[in-house]
Amino acid sequence: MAASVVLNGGGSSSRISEATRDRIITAAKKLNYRPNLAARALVSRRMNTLGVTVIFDSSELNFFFLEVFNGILEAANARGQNTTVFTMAQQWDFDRIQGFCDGRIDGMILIAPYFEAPSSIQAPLGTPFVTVNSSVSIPGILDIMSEEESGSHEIACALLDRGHRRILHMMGPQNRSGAAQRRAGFLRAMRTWGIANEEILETEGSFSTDHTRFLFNDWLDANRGQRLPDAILCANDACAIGCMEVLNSRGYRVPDDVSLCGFDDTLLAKTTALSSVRQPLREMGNEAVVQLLKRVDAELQGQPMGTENTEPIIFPTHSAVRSSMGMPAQAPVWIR
Amino acid sequence: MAASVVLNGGGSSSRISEATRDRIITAAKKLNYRPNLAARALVSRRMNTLGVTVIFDSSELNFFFLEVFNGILEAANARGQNTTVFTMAQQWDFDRIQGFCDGRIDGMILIAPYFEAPSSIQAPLGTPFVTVNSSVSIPGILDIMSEEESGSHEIACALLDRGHRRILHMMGPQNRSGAAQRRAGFLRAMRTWGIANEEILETEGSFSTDHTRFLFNDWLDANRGQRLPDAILCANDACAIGCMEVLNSRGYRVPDDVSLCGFDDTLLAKTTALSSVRQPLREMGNEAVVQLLKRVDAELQGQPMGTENTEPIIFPTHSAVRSSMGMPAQAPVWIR
DNA sequence: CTGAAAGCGCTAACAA
DNA sequence: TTGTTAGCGCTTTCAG
Repeated sequence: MAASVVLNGGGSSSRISEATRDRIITAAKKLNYRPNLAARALVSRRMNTLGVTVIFDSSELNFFFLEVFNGILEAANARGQNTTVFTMAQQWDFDRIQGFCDGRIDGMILIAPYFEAPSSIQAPLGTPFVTVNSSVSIPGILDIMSEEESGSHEIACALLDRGHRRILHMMGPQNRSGAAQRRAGFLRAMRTWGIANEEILETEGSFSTDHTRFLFNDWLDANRGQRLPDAILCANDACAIGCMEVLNSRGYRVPDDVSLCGFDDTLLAKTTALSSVRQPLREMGNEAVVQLLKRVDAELQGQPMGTENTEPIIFPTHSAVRSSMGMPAQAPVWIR
Repeated sequence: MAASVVLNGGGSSSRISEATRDRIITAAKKLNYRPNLAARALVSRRMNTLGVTVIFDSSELNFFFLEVFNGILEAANARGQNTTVFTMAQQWDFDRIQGFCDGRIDGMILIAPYFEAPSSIQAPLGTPFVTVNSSVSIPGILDIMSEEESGSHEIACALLDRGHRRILHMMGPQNRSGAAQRRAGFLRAMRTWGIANEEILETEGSFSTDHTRFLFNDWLDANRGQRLPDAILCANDACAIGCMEVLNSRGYRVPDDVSLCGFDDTLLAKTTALSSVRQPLREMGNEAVVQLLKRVDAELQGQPMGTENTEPIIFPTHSAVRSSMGMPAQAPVWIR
């Protein structure tokens, strides 16, 4: 029918006469016509929908994800794209992700995916992928990341600058995106300042507030009678909040007795005056959309530029020093 | 093809012989076959995708939405449904929302929609709708809400119980979902306790932290020389955070000089020890999915039960009193 | 048990 | 300027 042209297509508008055009439009209105996207997608091979896959731990709101997602929504919306969310329950399963590429999305963004063996996975054909803060670089897939190592280094130096020496790093899970980089930045700062290896304090932390609360309590119990660290550098903001709660409940004051730093500079950090390292998560979400659409368009025009040009895009980080960072305590504080 | 049956269809598995079945499966594997959802949806009229529409103010992370969305994701995922997010820039436009119902989703959830004239809008045919905290009841559409009026009443009573009398209500935008109910609950509590009308303090607030900061500063300036209220009851948590920042910056202490309450009991309230009223947002998100799918299934079986049975589902609220609520100040505190 | 054929709603190429 | 036709990838019905 000519109906297609007038109702949907951007086709040459001059093709149809005014008379029929009107006739069609009124008929459509009377019939309450709505174009069917599934049908259109079937032929045009374009859904105008982007996929986002994320590990979804339903127990706790994930600020990191939410902030990136906000950026994605913003950019996608501005370009007339929709966003559909796919969730993985516990761990990343590339096969399942590939199963999502069944014509309902034009491209996929993976948020902080963790894969052990980069060689075992391969970018699927036909559907472009982009990752944000991926644990490994995957052949053919562009990663968007930030300078986590140097951000961690920067905030550790801020602590050292103020005279802190006994700094405890509550490490994130070392197999998770970024945690290893944050640790590396911390260690580099400590070494630069000539802190002896045996003076460096590290313990297993977590990206979750609840879990950290548990782990940090244990650590304090295990170190009873020792001196409290001058400062604690946490895997992320949620972790820092957990530490803060434990410190408060044991009667220690932040920052008088101990300074505290988080990572990610989520809203949590701003509202609790927590020092943190800012990753421009929203901007990274924006960029993910921009890059992905570039690939989608290229793919559609038959130039699969997907596999080339996968140099990671790296955003800068900045430390935000707030009142949770003070000077070292004058008199020694003990763990009781 | 018989291929369809063995690869996709839940069709009778006995229909195809082992031999051909194997032959098809290996062929599919070699060809890297993936079923195309758009095509399948075209015939089955089922996308297994739910839509969520929300007003998206990109400037500030919306905790209310995020918590509901988390609930939606959780429930949808558990039922093999995907979720695609549609955003409205500034205000609700029902025509645009109807445009989203083009075969790409099976049903739609509207989060805190605001419509002036309920009569002017009509549930679209074919695509079931459910709203969460809608401003008005829309014929044919089920709303999921919570007892905001009584929650507000409850926390106001908690303040009055402790001896607070001069309570300021920072009202939310009265045209927005819930804000009017919160105000009504506050007023009912004040009247029940016999507070004279002219003693009741109310001023325009906002659901946004930034905007509240601005408005509250103005209010304080306008009331310089008067007594500071005993307590402030805010439109939501974000609003309360704004007030807290202003109070801190002016040298007032919470709760010694003034008690402070929020609404929604988001993570923000928990981490800042802010008293608040808990709406079970996550559960409400769950329920939205459950109800919506019920309607989708009914619709598919040709029993459009959408227009009947639209009694709203109302969740209970509970006040959470934390350290931001104290006793009234002993000596009068003045606004300076 | 298997193959052929029709059709979901749309677009695109071509013929009238 | 219009109408016709084929086909996107799939499911379903009906013959073989």
